[in-house]
Amino acid sequence: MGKKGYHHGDLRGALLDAAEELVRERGAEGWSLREASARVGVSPSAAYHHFGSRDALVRALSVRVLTRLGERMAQAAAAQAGARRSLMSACRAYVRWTLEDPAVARLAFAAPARDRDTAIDPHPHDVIDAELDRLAEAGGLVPGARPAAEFAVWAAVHGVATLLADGLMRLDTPEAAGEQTERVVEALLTGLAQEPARPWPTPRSTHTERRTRDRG
Amino acid sequence: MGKKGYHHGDLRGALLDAAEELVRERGAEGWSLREASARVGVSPSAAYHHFGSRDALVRALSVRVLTRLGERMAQAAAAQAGARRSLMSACRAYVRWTLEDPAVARLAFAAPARDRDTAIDPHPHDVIDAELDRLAEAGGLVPGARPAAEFAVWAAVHGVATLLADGLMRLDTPEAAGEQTERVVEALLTGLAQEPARPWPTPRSTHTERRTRDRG
DNA sequence: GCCGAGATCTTAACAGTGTTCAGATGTGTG
DNA sequence: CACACATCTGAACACTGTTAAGATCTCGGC
Repeated sequence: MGKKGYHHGDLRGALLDAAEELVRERGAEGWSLREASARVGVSPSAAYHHFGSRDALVRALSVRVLTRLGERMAQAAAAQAGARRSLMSACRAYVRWTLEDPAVARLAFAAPARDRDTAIDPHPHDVIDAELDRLAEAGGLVPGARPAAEFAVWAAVHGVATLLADGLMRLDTPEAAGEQTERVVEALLTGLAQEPARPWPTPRSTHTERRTRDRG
Repeated sequence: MGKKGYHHGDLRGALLDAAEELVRERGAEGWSLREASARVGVSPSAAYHHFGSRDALVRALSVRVLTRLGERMAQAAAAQAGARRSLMSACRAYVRWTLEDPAVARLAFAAPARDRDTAIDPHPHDVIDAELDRLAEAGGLVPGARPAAEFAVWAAVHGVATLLADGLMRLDTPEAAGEQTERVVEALLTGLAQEPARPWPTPRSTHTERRTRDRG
């Protein structure tokens, strides 16, 4: 996986770099495998020794950037003191990222998830999940609201993020986006705490399903 | 726009039909303009007399399906009595649709929004907006929470929808999706009502911006 | 009734795409 | 040093979006 030491050194990584650059320059779809190969200075077929197809390249890129996002979120959460504050910080990081890099975010979100998410570690969803656990343990979230929060918070944050990434919703400043996100999540948590603790079907994210299956 | 009475009658509509069919069969991206033309029994270049490019076809298809979604939502809302019930019904319709037709929904959501949204009438976002107005007038929403609700509800509903459409989140039944959506929106509204009525930057959706600009 | 004008579609071609495969080229191991 | 093998190249395939020039049909005005 690291340096290969052969002809190029790390062609796999270089191709991912070139692809990411192209996505940033021309949008999630306005680039070709041939272009990425040419930019690295290599023939198109060379890429096929590292990725089975163009789609596999996209999937690998998606894994890389979503992992980075997960790391950023975890880091943002760790930098804050209280459980509630660190959850909010993670959510803000999610939204801020898609706003800073909308094309890359679009590619990452749109990439087919099948057998991809297990390779993403830490997965953004898991970070939110862990922060919700912390919040629940700290008493900042009534136990009845915990299962609902997992679904609701992720959906809300992802909703804000995709609306902004797709250009359907516009905000004046990136800071405003973070602030809006925080208010939405806050409202959600207080609202959930208020509700009667009905049984919640707890939908699971696909990557969680897969991860637990692989472990068991 | 209607029947042309020429060679084909309504080639534009037929191409949109074929494209939509192909999207449904092979996913949002697994089809070509040439395939759609061939399915209609027409040469590829014929399509270029009705759409300036493949992208224009996609955009037009997106307009068509999002308009249908808006109509479905408005209809679902109208079928319910109370303001809160009708809002929930509209939100459920949004999510149910993306679950029934995930590939088409993905295409519609991902299509570039530039100069497209004004042609969508009723726009899904406007339907939610109108329902929130009704709810506010009926006293089911404290006035201070109204501006925040517009952003928050749309984000939450769109978040649930895209998570499901992209296969990131799975639910056992379509009904479960509607139920989850309703609970999230409900929690959101009660949470917003609880919060102090801070000034809310009120981000505007891009299509609302454009529409008001065109009117003024 | 017909005849030109213009919309509508076709044929042919272009550059560029993802993908495959036989072979050239370098690399580390026995 | 030579062999095995990972790595990359060159050429080709079918297919894509797109354009230009020309054939074909439809309709309004004489």
